[in-house]
Amino acid sequence: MEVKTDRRIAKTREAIFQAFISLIGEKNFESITINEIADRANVNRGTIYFHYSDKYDLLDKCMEEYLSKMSTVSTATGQDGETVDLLESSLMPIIRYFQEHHAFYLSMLSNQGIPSFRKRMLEIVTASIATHVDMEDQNQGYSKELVTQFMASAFVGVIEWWILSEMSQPPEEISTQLWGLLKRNQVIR
Amino acid sequence: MEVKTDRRIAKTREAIFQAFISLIGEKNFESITINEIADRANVNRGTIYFHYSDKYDLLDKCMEEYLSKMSTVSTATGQDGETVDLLESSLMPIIRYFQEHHAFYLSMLSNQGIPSFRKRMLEIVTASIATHVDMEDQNQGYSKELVTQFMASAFVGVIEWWILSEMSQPPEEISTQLWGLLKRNQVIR
DNA sequence: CTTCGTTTGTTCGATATCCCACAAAACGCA
DNA sequence: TGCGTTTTGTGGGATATCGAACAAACGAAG
Repeated sequence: MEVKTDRRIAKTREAIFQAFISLIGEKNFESITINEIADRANVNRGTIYFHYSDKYDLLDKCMEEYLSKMSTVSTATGQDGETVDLLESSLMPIIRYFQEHHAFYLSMLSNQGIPSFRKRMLEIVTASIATHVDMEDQNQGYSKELVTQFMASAFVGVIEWWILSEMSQPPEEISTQLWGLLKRNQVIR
Repeated sequence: MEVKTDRRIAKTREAIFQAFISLIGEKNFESITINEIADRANVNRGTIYFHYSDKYDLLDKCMEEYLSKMSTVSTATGQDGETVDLLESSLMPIIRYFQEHHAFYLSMLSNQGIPSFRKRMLEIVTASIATHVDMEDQNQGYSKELVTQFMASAFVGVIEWWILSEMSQPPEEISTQLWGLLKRNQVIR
């Protein structure tokens, strides 16, 4: 059913995103101009307006693009058409995803980054964790909403810390340790 | 006077060139298909035919593009509009050019490369050297054509050897040594 | 406050690239 | 040799991107 997007659109959007992200890594968001983005993306200025109404819209679309990739990277589609939850075995896929796009997340989460991004990211992680958390056993007697907030904040916090520290620890270690902590708290498995 | 080429054309040509060059570095030229080039360049197959009649034409245009850049890299335009011959001071610009595009020259000059490329490159270098060689003093009594062929072959040979040996020597050394040899033979200065 | 350069949206017509489809040619293989 | 598959050119219609121009809003400097 899904109509594949025109090749030109995909290429242009990618170029604009990359230009935008690299600029965010260099200077304050407010001081970035559409002209700069167009120059660096090697795209006509009008083309940007063809896709986005202004730079705030571009920022929104950019955030949603990456965050939606983030939330789908842990679920694959089996050959039977069923969606498989990779979180049942390992955190490596999503950790690798963060590693692969660390430039983006670093820009968005750094001091001069976008405060609303962390908020949006937390929302999405919270929604995902809410579907995973198991309220039996140790979690009995706790508020599910509170437990979910607790775990989501912890998860995002660790990711943020890892990214901001230039991924000083190997992804495998992050994955296994996070996995252990989440399992211990009945978020997964 | 020069009309600037459309942004789309420049981007597409560059993408096609890069895809083509990387393929040449991997497999025999004859076994490369237009489909492969289009796929890797992320460009519609018809777009390639819009620019080139077939893959031989593409090869020609690609060669000419790089070789013309090679022959102009040593001449800059001063603010008075005069063309300045950089060869009067150093070989570094052209050596750096080869270093920058070594992937291309490696592909073209390697065993599985394009034999006609070396021939074409030699022609252009020969023409350039013919305008520089000084037939006075030691070169008196020699055939100018023979001296030119001698020097051009030597120059191309050194570049070829340097590229094929993965640029094992630093560019500065290549530049100064070549410079010394050419000067000693009254090709420059 | 005024001036001047820059940025912003928006419009227009031109065109490069898109996708799709087709027939002929070339190819790989039994 | 024959036969299915892939590649090659080529065409038509749709559309994304182009360059250029414009007026309005903005910002910095005098």
